[in-house]
Amino acid sequence: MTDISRSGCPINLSLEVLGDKWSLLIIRDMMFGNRRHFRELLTKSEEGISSNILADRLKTLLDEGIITREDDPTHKQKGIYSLTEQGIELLPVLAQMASWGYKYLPISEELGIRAQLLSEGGPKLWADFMDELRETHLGTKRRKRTGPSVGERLQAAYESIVKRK
Amino acid sequence: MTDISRSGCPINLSLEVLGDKWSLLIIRDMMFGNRRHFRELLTKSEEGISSNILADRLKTLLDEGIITREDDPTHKQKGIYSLTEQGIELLPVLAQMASWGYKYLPISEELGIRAQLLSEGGPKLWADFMDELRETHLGTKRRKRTGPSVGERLQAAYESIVKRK
DNA sequence: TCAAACTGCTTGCGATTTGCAACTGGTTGT
DNA sequence: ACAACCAGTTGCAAATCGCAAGCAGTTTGA
Repeated sequence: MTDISRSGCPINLSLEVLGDKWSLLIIRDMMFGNRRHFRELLTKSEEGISSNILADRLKTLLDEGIITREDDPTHKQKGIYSLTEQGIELLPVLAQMASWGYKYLPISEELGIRAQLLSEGGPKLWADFMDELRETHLGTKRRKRTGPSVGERLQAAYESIVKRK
Repeated sequence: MTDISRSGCPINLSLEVLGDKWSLLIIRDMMFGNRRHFRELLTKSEEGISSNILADRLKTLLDEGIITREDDPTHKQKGIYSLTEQGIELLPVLAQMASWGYKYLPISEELGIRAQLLSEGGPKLWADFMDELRETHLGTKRRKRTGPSVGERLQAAYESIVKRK
């Protein structure tokens, strides 16, 4: 990858890491689709990333400290990818991007419902979801639960539309 | 550009428009640096975009309805680029990206101060700044002013650090 | 008045990146 | 034993990127 940076501007530096067509989609799938294995990320995403690109992006996300990788104890060949705190804190970026796309681009109904909930929920909902991600990705102790989790609500909303069709 | 989209996901569609290393930097310069002419965008940015790439990106941003272009009445050859409402509403995306970069990447002090103010100011400050952008880019009527504008405050903070050095 | 500088781009071309397809070496389930 | 599955790797063609130079028209300054 590129070692030399074009400027010290935070937006530029962020773009040097995330400014391509795939990196944020991989993070999206890890966050919202709970995809943690290479194969899951490869085949269960809408857009169809190719394996060499996926391998390359996972490597740079590892290098940047946005994700980690560890061996799956139940399967010698599987690796489990997890978001770091740094990766989890990309949620607001994704949420704003989703809101903007939801408002201005020709999104499909079933894939837009998550954006709508995320947008309407605002920072409070994001914070709840980030706490849930810390539980599943960082192994943070589970807090008291009141009702369904944000992740479950996002998933339920998605399925309610898919089934209706 | 690519006409066929990979999926109807709002994050994916946003990335198909903005997911490269330059588009958001151009918008950043229009927003925070008030660069409105081709040459300004070409030469007065930190990162040094090349002219063919700039021309190409401006064209797609025009096609996407994120910016507009009109002739400069004071100079027959100059064009003036402006942000549309759709473009102005990318501010939260940039702000979140700047906050994340500010927190996790090795930014330079003078370029980080804007990110810090933007991050600390939160959605309230963003809304004020977006109103100012509507004034300068959309010609919206100027509202009552109480103290310096957000744009002026961002600029003053930047210069206070540059001069100190 | 006339040359120099500046305007928004465009063109040519080599270097890099992308993306498809096939393949590898190993593991797991039946 | 054998098929299916695992995380990637490799080869190669096509697309994109980015530097440098060029262009036609406009404005500026002596």
